[in-house]
Amino acid sequence: MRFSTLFGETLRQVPSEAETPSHRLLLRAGMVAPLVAGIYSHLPLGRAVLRKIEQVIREEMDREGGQEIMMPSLLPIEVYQASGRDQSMADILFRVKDHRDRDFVLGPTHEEVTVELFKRNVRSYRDLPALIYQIASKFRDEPRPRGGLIRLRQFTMKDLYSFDADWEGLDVSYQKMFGAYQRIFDRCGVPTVPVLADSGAMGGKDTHEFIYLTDHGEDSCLFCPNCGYAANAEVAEFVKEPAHADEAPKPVEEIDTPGLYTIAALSEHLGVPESRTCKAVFYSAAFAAEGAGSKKQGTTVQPVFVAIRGDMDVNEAKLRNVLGAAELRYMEEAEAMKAGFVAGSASAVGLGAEPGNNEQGTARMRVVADDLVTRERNLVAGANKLDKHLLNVNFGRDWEADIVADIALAKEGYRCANCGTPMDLRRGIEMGQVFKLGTWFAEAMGATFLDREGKPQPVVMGSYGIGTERLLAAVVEANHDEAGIVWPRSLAPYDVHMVAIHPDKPDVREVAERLYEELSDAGIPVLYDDRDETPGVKFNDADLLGMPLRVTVSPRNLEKGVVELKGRTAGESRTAPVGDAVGAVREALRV
RNA sequence: CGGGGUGUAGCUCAGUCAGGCUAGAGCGCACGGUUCGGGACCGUGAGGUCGGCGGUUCGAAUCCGCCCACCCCGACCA
Repeated sequence: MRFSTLFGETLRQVPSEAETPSHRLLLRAGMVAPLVAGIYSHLPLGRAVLRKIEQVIREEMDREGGQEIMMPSLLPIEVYQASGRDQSMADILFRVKDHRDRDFVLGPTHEEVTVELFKRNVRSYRDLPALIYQIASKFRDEPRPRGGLIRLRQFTMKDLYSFDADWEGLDVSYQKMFGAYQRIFDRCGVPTVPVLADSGAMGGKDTHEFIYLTDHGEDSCLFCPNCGYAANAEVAEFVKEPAHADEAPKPVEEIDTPGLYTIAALSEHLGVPESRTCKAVFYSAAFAAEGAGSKKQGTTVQPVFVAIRGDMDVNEAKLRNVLGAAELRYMEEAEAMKAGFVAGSASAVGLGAEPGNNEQGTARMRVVADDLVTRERNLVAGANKLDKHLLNVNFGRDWEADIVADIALAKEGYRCANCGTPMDLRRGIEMGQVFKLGTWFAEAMGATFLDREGKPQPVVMGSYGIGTERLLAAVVEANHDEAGIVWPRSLAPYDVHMVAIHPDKPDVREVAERLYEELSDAGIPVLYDDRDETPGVKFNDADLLGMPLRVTVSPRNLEKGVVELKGRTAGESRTAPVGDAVGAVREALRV
């Protein structure tokens, strides 16, 4: 490719919208172009890298028995009603109508469509396992697109779906994908670490996310430096150490606490550690009215009172799971007051037995307690009266809960549940997720096969996704320096970036043109900078674009009968005789 | 959806607080010339609904109101 004809231009100044390194570099290099928030065009260089990424993914999927298909993006809403996800994914779905006013959605993910394919094409256990995948556009009306290509509203995803006859088969499929994912990220030069993740309200079994660790990641994960335990903060477990569990219960005492509405203020005023207090947090939980598969779904909304030790925070993912709620929303103070709570002095004391009602009177409030706060004795808790708190509150004697479970958020330094070692908290970007769905979709959508006994059984599914643009962004995040991108050899759009200094001089032009032709004939992809630009501009663009090998043809070199070769990250360049240039390039690329 | 920020030339920004002539700079772009091994220089030129609508005023990029877009932090995800 001649640089002079390459579509797209490199930028000296970065558009102000870009903050993360990958976003800045991809824009500066002219690889992608924004259209609106979270929606980008791929220009030739960006497209070239994405094709290579897709090819790596394809090879690893095929190697594990995946078969590539292509499903539509435009899907009738009925398909999503069948699984109930027209409701549970309502916020994210892009909806469109055809000219007859029929509803469609732009596919956000394709479990439903694959189940339809399964139903049409699979009858017997003899057809299993089946692994099908596509690499295709997904559409999600994300609340907040972010970080350039990190979170998009239209993006490309490799999504593979596994169908197995039983859970043992699913374990095998899952392991295959797990291994394939490790190889894919490895080949793309993006270090990732698998972590335990949240399976959500859909009740799947195991799920792992592959996380690329970076400070501007959007996920928080906990890592045990001793035993290797690794988990998304959403699910991370830890050792809960009671601080006051051994004390004998003392009588409750009401005290005045004017103006003390936070745990920190309360703890300071009373001179007790925050672990001596019981914190109250309010949520509004939405529940699907019927099980999945029901065509007519509504949601019921219920206020939730959460009690947790004062020094800890609520893990909303855990809370949602123990409640079985579809959605969870933190209640603002005013809203909590409206729901009958005394914000700042609330507690579960006296709440447990009483059927509370919210404004709509739709549902009874539920009390959820963290399983540590219930073990502590003689805590300070709200009195449910303004400016009053209670001393020596004890679970069981003074208050009850509907649910006692682990709903606490793991933090830096908390002890590993496996081995007791203090854990590290790191931020990261989720590169992909592997997910044991189980029989959820099969049951919701009636996808069965006949087993050896001729009895219908629900098929056991898994789903496995990788976002390719996000992976591209991570490749750049993980492989760049001050000057620009440093492509891994496997993904570079071109192997060689040939710079002609003074292409107007006949001898330079002649040698450069001939070398361009010879390299191309030798099957080596070359980007040939034939532009009438100053050397500085060309060298800087070469660094920015990041091809593995730079070849310089210049008057200075030609005087000595050589061309110059320099690896993108090499400190020094070396020379090779003009006549031997192709061989030298081959040699340099072989490493 | 909550919090914060920004909208002026293709890009980066000044000008807005204290309203006042044909709205500026650098980069980029076009043409001519001189240069050119690490983002050169001179000259000429093109390029603007000052995010939009409404209001105040003799007069609005500037003041007021509403709306929109984009970015960042949260809730959500590949």
